Amino acid sequence: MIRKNALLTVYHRLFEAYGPQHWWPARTPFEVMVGAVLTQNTAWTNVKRAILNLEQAGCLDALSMVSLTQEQLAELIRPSGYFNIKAKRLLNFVAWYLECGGHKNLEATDTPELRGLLLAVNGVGPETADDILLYAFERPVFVIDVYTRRLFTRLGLIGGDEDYETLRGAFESALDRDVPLYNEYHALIVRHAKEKCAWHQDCHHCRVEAPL
DNA sequence: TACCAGGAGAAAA
DNA sequence: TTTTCTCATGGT
Repeated sequence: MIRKNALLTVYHRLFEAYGPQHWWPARTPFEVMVGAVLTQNTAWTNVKRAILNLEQAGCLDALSMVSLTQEQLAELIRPSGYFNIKAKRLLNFVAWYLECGGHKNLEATDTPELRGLLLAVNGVGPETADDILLYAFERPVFVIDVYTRRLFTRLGLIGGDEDYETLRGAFESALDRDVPLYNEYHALIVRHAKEKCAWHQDCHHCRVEAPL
C-alpha cells in the first residue's frame, strides 16, 4: 500500500526539478506503438535513428509496414539493436493491429480488454502494453519500469521485488485515474533516471531522492 | 575496454 | 515455478 500524499510529493519534486517532458515523442499514435516496441531495453537515441529510417522509407504506417518482409524491416530498424527479434515483433504487432481494424476500432474497446489483447501479441509484454495504453490510447494506466522500481525502492515506498501487476495496482489505487498525471509522472521518472549524481551533492537528483 | 540502455520470450533448472 | 540465457547497436 502506497500513500497518495507520498506519491504526489515525489511527483511535485520531479516536476519542479525537470518541468514538463512533453511525452510521448511521436507524431501519431502508431508511431508511439512502434517506438514502444523498439525501445525495449534500448536507448532512445538509437530508437530515433530507426524511426527516422522508417519515416524516410515511407513505412511509418501500418499498411506500409506490414507489406515489408522481415528482412527489409530488420534492415530499417537496425540502429535500435535486437533488429531481428524486433522486426518479428513489429510484424506480429502490425498484423494484429490491422486485423483488429486499426486505431479507431480499438479505441472503442475498454481498457482491461484492450490490455489483454495487447499482452496476447508475441513481443508485447506488460511495460510495452502499458506504454501503448497510456501514450497511444490515453488510458489511465501507470507504467512500471526499472527506473520506477529503483526510485521508489530508494525512497522506501516499495520493497522493489514486487511483481509488475502488484506495483501497477498499488500506484493506480493510490492515485486518481488521471491520464495527464500518469503521462507526466512516468516521463519524469525516466528523465530523473538520466540525471547523473555520483557524490550526492546538492542537485536535482538529490532534491528528488531526499527522504520524504 | 567494459558497461548500459523506456524488455520480452524461450530455454533451462 | 523461478532463474538464466538470448537478442545487438551506439554512446559513455
